[in-house]
Amino acid sequence: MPELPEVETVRSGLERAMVGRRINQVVVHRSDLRRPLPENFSDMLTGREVTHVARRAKYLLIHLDSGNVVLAHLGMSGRMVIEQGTEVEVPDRKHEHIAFSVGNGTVVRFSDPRRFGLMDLTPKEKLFNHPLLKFMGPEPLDAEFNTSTLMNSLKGRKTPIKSALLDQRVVAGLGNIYVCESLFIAGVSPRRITQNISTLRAERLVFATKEILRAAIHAGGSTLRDHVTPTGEMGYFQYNFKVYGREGESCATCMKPVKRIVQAGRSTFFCATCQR
DNA sequence: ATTGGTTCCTGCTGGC
DNA sequence: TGCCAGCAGGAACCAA
Repeated sequence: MPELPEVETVRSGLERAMVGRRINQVVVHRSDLRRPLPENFSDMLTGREVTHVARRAKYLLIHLDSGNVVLAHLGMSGRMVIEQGTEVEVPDRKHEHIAFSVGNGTVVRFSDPRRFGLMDLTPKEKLFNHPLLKFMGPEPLDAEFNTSTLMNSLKGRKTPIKSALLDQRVVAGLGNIYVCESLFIAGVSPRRITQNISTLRAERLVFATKEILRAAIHAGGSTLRDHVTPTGEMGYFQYNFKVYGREGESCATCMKPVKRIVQAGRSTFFCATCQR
C-alpha cells in the first residue's frame, strides 16, 4: 500500500523518466477510477512537456508546461511502471488504466486493480486550493510538522492517537503501516487519547515519524503486495518493520508478543509493554 | 463539531 | 484439491 515513502520513490522514478519530455500520446483504458477522470484528460496532456514531478502527502503532482498539474493518487494498489520500447496502446497487465508515451520509446503505465486511485487535472495556481489538498495538514518531513504544531492539532480531540495520526488533516502522508511503526519507535500506546498526549510524547512522535519516513524512503519504500519502484525494483523497508504484520511475534525490545487490535476498522500492531 | 461506521474494489488467504 | 467467504485498506461520505 503506497504511503508517503512509496509515493516518494515513485515520484523520483517518474521525475527521471518524464522531466523535459513531451507527452506525445495518452491512452485511457478505463476512466472510472475512484473519481472519474476529467473529460478532456488526454487532450490536455497530449503535446505538453513535463517540467517537474512533485509530491504532496500521497499525491503525485506532475507539472506541465501548460501550467496545468496532473494530480495522481495511487490508492491501495496503484502502480506506475516505466517501460522502454513497448507499444503504448497495448496494456501491460490486466488492470492497466492509463498509459503515457513520453518519447524515445518510453512508456509510463498506471495500473490499479482496486481502483482506489485517481487522477485529476488542475491549474497550477489553484493546486493547493484543490478540494483534495485544501485541508491537508503539514508534510511530516517539513519543519512545519513539529512538537508544537502537533500538540496544537491534537488539543481537545478525543480520538486515540492512532486514528489522529491517520487523519490527513493532522499530518499528511502517513498510512497504517508507518503510523504503527512510528508509535512503536516513540513508545506511545496507539490507544492513548490525543488530549492526554504530553509534550514529551508528542516530541518523541514527531522524531520517530521523521526518522522512520527518512529510513523508508532511503530503502525505496516497503513492498508488501503492490509496491514496486517505477523501474520494477522492490522496496525493502518491510524487513525493518518492528510491529506491523507481526502479531504474536516477539517484540524486538522486550520479547513479549506483539498484539493486534482493531481501531476504526483497521489493524493496529503494537507492544503493550513498550508502548504507554 | 467531531467522530465512528460504511463504502468503493479486487486479489489473496485460510478454512472446510 | 478446490471453492468461497472474509479480509486488506485510503479517504470520501454519511449519520449521530
